[in-house]
Amino acid sequence: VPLSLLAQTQNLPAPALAPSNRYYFLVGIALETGPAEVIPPLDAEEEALWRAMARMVIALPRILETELRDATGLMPSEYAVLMHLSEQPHAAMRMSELAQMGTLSGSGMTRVVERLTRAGLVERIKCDEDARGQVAVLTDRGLARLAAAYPDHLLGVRRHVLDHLAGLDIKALTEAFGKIACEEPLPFS
Amino acid sequence: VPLSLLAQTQNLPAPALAPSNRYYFLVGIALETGPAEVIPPLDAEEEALWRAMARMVIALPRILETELRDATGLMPSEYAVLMHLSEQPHAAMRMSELAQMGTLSGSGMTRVVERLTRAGLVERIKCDEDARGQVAVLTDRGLARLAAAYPDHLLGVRRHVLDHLAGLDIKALTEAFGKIACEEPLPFS
DNA sequence: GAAGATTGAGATCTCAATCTTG
DNA sequence: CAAGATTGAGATCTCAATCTTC
Repeated sequence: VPLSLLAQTQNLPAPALAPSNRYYFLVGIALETGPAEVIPPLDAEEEALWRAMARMVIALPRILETELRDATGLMPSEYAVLMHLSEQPHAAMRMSELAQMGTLSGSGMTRVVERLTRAGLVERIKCDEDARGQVAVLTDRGLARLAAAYPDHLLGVRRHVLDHLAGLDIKALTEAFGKIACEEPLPFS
Repeated sequence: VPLSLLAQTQNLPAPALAPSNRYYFLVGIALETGPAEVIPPLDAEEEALWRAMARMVIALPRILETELRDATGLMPSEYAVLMHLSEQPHAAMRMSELAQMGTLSGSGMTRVVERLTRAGLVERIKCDEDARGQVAVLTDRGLARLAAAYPDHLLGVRRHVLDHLAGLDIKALTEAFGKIACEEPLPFS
């Protein structure tokens, strides 16, 4: 690793980089690295895009989670379960189906549904066809809770996301996001 | 809450929704809700966009984290610290500066830097100017570790993200992501 | 034996409280 | 007393092991 060691910042152990040697290991290639690169480094536009996107991907879930929690007392994973159930014909889903919606592992889903059951928003019943299975069913209170939370969430999605994407090619963007997320199965599953 | 209660799926307690009444509380408005809506619901294109984006925002960090961990043994938060340090003139930053980069809370940063220090990738030294402060400095081993991890990470970013965004308006997209992430300060800080 | 679901153990992260210094 | 940083407590989530049923 051919690196110039230089300026001590305080008055101590080997700092690693000279003031003028700036490295961009997340997005760009080190400016003064010697060895030939196999992977093409990012150009300036790509670097700016990825920096913005990396920040967005971290910030957005936090912003929405905080708002959702403050406004409704629900966690995103809980909201997602209620929502997915509400979209099913009988407001019912197997635990494994729920987990396969992609937001949670199997054991994580067990615990979320357990919380929701304790809160009376969901009921767990044995599956008729397969005695191994459990079916989660949305209760009236669960649906009411979802309906009450929905306007806040919709407002957040509009204000924080969609308003900023106005003017872009929505269909192309949708397709691109789909490829980023779906190309490979999620880590667990 | 004017909702038709219908079909029992198994043979049990009140399921909440009729098979034909599908609700979309994450992205669209319930199809058959009565009361006038204040917030405009999402149209079909917006709904598809948000569904894809919500999935992407969840999946992408997991994909990159899994790859990074398998390839290098580093967590994303650890990689971020090494990277941010490497980009500073003397490879040194105050704990609070590090935390303000947006990825972690103050206490979270304390713990990440503690891990990195134990691993010999970072050193913690007292701040000259302000005896309350701590300065984290990248070590040679830390820089070497970052340099070794970088190609894998770059490859992942290219393959999983940038390749799929080719053809879109990069500058507009960068600006949009910036607005989504930066508009308001992050939850903590 | 494999699949559906749950439980135990371990990791990471945030919030609130604490300690130290300006 | 405010700010920088750390520590204690609590929450959520994943992985691996377990239990039940096909």
